[in-house]
Amino acid sequence: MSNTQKPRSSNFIRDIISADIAAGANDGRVATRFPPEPNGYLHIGHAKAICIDFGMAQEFGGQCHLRFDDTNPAKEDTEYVDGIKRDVRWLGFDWKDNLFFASDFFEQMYELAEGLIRDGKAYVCTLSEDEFREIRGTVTEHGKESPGRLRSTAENLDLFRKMKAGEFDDGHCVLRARADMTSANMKMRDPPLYRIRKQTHHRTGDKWCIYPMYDYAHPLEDALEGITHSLCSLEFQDNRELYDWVIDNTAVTTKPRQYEFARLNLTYTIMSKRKLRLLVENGHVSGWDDPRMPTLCGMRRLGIPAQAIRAFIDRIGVAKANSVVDVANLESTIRDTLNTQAPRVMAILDPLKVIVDNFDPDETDWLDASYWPHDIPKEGTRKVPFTRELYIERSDFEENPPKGFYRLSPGKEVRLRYGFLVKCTSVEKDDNGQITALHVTYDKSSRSGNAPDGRKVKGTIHWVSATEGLRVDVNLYDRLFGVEEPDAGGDNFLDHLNPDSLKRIEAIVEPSLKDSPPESAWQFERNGYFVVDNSTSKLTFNRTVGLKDSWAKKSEPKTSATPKKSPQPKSQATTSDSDRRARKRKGKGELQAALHASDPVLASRLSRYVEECGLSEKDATTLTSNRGVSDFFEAALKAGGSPQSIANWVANAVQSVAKDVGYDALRFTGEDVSDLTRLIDENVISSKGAKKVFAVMTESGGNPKELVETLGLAQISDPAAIQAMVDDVIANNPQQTEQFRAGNNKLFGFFVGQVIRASEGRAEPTLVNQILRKTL
RNA sequence: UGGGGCAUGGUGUAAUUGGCAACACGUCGGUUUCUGGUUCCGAAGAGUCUAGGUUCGAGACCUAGUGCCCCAUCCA
Repeated sequence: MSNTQKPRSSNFIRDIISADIAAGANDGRVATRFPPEPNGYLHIGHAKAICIDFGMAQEFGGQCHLRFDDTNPAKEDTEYVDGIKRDVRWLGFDWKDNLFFASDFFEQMYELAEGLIRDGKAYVCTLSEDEFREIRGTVTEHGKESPGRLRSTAENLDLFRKMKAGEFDDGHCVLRARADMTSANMKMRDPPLYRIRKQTHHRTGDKWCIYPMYDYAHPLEDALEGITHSLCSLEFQDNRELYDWVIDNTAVTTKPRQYEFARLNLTYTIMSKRKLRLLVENGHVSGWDDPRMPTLCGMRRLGIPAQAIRAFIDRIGVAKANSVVDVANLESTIRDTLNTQAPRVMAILDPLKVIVDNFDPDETDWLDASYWPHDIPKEGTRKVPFTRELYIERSDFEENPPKGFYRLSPGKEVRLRYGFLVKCTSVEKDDNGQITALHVTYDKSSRSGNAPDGRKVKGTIHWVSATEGLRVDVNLYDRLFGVEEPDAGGDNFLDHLNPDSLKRIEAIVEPSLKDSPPESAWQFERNGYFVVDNSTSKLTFNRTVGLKDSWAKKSEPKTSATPKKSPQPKSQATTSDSDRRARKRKGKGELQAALHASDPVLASRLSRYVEECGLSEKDATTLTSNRGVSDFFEAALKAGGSPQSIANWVANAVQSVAKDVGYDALRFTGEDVSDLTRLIDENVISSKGAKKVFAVMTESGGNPKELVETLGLAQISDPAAIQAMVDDVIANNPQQTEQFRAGNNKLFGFFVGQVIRASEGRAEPTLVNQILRKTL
């Protein structure tokens, strides 16, 4: 799998893992996990997670565990466990012997919880749900502490053991983490770790009556299994702080890390488990495996190859932005993989009878027909029977052909694929003027498709013998919803159901298809890809996806089957909306004004910076936005140098690193920055060189002047030396040089970059620009 | 009102970590073809949410703003 890798584009998770390996984290080991709760069926959204979890492990020579997160006995069932295993396997992934259940760890989790209590990190809270909700606070107000926090360790331990022993009813009490009721992160406000649930668990039976919560169980499962990278979706970002809390405060020895990526959304599709369930329960579909469902078992019945799903997931990438992928993308990968995998056969979905007047009614001519077109390097043929009465597709005949129509019409000739050239001689109609049959004559000498006289026939159409053809059921599936984002409007998604998402028809197919096995995929030529349904004994074909049809697009562009998205202004709020927000929000600007009003020191510095140092009001405001920057700037100023230069460096570079570590933890002082700016202003180093020096100062501190020495970063301002580098770069990049001279001015930046890189950042940029412009 | 995230062609992702905004889907041409499929070639389409700033050079760094998503289940 790895040697066929195309130069694949990167993603942040891949970057993190390879950086970890490079740094020797976890001894270079990579372990991931796919952790479904066994309470429903897997859908294409899970396929993304599966491909990422298993794919990353595979790519880095690690392992991916399949783990059932069964911490809530009320919802879970073994039925789902089997379905999920089957689907993951079908998708093409193997967890080897790494099959786990959260319930495998209940005993250890319990022990660790007792440890937490002993360490004073957890307590039993007997507040009712409503009472706790009351004191928990809101997103904007701190919470208050539960009286349970005051209980002694011994008492907590005793209560917890009683919980375990079943001495309390459901909901009587709960074990909580002693975290932080004042945290801005609601997840950290003493979250429950264990609750009482007197229910039979699908694996542990009645052994337990307390069950761990997700936020407690999940990190422990990861740690206990030795997971290194715990990948999940975006909505768990707030939970990460708690995840780390659990890892740090329990006696586990490994430290798994959680990373979050965006879920998959698809146009014309809903992904919510709840809503999918509703479709099943209300009978809008036949079940979880209805081929219109985005479930893996549904997609499998629709005939989508697992390989196509994997290719699709690979194609859409991994990122943190919420987005909606166009299903056309999926359809493209389906056609792409089926193109080389599905043998070609002929089937008529909407029959129109054709009588070959000059063909012997008693004869059957068995013609050779290849299963594969010329461009697919596969062998194999079958025989198709040619008889006097045939069917062709109704849409392949036009009595009054529009321009560009090169199928059959009166007096015109077409090729019957793998058969003969035929010419339409007359049309039969019923009383309503409906065409009931066509009469044609065939050119006996054109057997297998070409006329000996070499005349060209543009049109080729497919056909099936009326007498030898097989009548089969065909399900013509279309997208379940008629709008791009059925999920957008909350619960009215049922209003958007596409009434034509399933058309059940009888079709006539060539007899070779008689014994085609369930799940075998075929291309019905000029129609689409079809799969033999695996749920009925009668031969039934499901349409997986149609072929691209550029004729349909050309001939009736207005009634296109795929509605176009109405161009919508992207994220434009209404004026009233933004007005309201503007009024409500107290911007940082206002907050700063308030700060200056309450801190006279900052206020006076601000005016001094403007008046004495000549800084812009904006710069001055930035440099007095808090005591941290301001004190730092003061110190730098005191050490001397150009106030504007220092201001620029403090406001940009210094602020950038201080944002991460804080002003107290900086490895350099204001004086150092003052020195650094002086080196720049005196042309000792280039600004690029200064950035290098600054990077080292940030990392390990040090005096700028000495660093310039030791790093050898003194600026090169000797025109001759720069000229040499310029000549070198031009010589080494003949192609770019040619392009630039041909007028691609954008390449100038490329050349500057090359020269500066060649000088390791030491060349004086203005000089480089001058010389480069002249030389080029 | 607090916190956590996100913002690049119509859509989904990239961008050597500050140096030619690229790839795929879709769209439109042409080519190939016994499938109006496939193949191949080509084109159009964004100057990176806005406004300032730093820099020789900003999609990337700084400041301020805007928009969207997530968080107050004893669900996961």
